Amino acid sequence: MGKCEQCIVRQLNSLKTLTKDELGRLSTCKADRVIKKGEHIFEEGEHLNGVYCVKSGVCKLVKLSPNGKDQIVKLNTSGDLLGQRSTLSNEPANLSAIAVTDMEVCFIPQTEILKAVGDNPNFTVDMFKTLGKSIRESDDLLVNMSQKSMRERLAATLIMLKESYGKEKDGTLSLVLTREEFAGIVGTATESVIRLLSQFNKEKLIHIEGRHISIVDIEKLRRISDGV
Amino acid sequence: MGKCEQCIVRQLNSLKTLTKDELGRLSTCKADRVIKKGEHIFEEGEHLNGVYCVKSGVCKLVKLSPNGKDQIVKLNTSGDLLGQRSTLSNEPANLSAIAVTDMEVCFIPQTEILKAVGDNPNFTVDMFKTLGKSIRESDDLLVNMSQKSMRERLAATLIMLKESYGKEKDGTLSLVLTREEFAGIVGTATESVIRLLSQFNKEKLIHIEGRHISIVDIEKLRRISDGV
DNA sequence: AAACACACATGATAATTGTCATGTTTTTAG
DNA sequence: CTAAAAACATGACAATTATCATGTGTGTTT
Repeated sequence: MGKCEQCIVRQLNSLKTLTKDELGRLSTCKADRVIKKGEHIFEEGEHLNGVYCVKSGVCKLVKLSPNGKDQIVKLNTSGDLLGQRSTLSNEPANLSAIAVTDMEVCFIPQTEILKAVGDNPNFTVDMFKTLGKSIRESDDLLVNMSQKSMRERLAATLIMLKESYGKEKDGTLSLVLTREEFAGIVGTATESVIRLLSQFNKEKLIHIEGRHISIVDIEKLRRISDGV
Repeated sequence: MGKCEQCIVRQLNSLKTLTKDELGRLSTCKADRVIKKGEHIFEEGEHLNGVYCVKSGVCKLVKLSPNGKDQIVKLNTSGDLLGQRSTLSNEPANLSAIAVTDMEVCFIPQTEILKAVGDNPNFTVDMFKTLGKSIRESDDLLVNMSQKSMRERLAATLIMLKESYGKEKDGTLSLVLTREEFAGIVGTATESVIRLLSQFNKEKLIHIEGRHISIVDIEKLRRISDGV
């Protein structure tokens, strides 16, 4: 059970604005949790009563669909705070959070967050910025989803994976997703993703080795994603 | 130039949490503005330096596309605050706001908003709630856009228009949109909207008289929008 | 190591949606 | 009131995407 004061991850989110005293109190009341790939962190409709600070690993925020076509709204990783919206506006979660890789997270109770909002104007301002960023990203994503073709969206997704999560020594994308997860991100059927990926492979834009994909021609992918 | 203290619209948004003193100061520094149908209130990329409180009329928040296929992200009406996100996080607007009907709006400078955030915790909390609601709505919309068919989305849009803006004495929807605007909301080509609307008309779900549409069978529309 | 589940792959076909062309009607501006 | 512009409408066709069926690989569990 590490101390928040020494946690590097904190520098990546609004918690960086907290004072030493505030961090000290946080250290005593936070709860560490290890989550295995595939496990649910929380589910749609649940009252969270706090936020999860992601120390390591990646999770997906998903709207589960009765027909199995789950839509992935967002991927979260080290430094991200999960459940900010619900905690600040005191509403149930509207999305489920599921681990895509093994994860370590810290749970911070709602009371602490609300206290920080009351006491520390810097924290409040930073929260506004984070929420604002979230809205802007959602709007942009909405426009992309409704104006771009599958091919364009899949190209954009591959680029995003490279830029957000990087690649391994062998050149393959570090974040490994199933075809079904790709389908959940771009909002299509798994078969369509499979076809489009192997088409990209044939066009020498990417190289596929099972679930491990490396990007060969990122410039061309960028042009595709921009609809040129 | 009315006074904020007596403005009913204020009760509909975060300004309802302001004290008498704060409202008094607002009255002296706000700027009234009349906007004609089709006029731009602000544009993507612009620095707003404040929020617009909508007194009357309706506007659309749009992402303009070079090919003319503009995506309508949101409709705003009486009581809504435009530019909240940009003002609070001090970023340029990511969407353009265009009047769909004639409007009256009040411009409130950013300094006043930030002062209220610093002085009045109730205002801050309400702002968090509003931003949170905005994120939730964006996420829901995203899922709808990527999982529903055009037919389902158009049905949902018609229901939304009825529920949010009501109908005239003759039964037609109060908010009159062009087919192009419908297309911008559901994210499709204008021709597709025209075809789907006249199909709904044939199926006796709606009644079309030029731009004036009345809903005949809302239950059936609801079932369509739910994908049943 | 065998068996089982799951992910990946591909073909055939249907359904949906987009595009282009063209004509009519309605609105708006002078 | 009339001319021009914008919005509406429809047909024909192409492109995209979904669905269903079926088979192969891959990894996981016992």
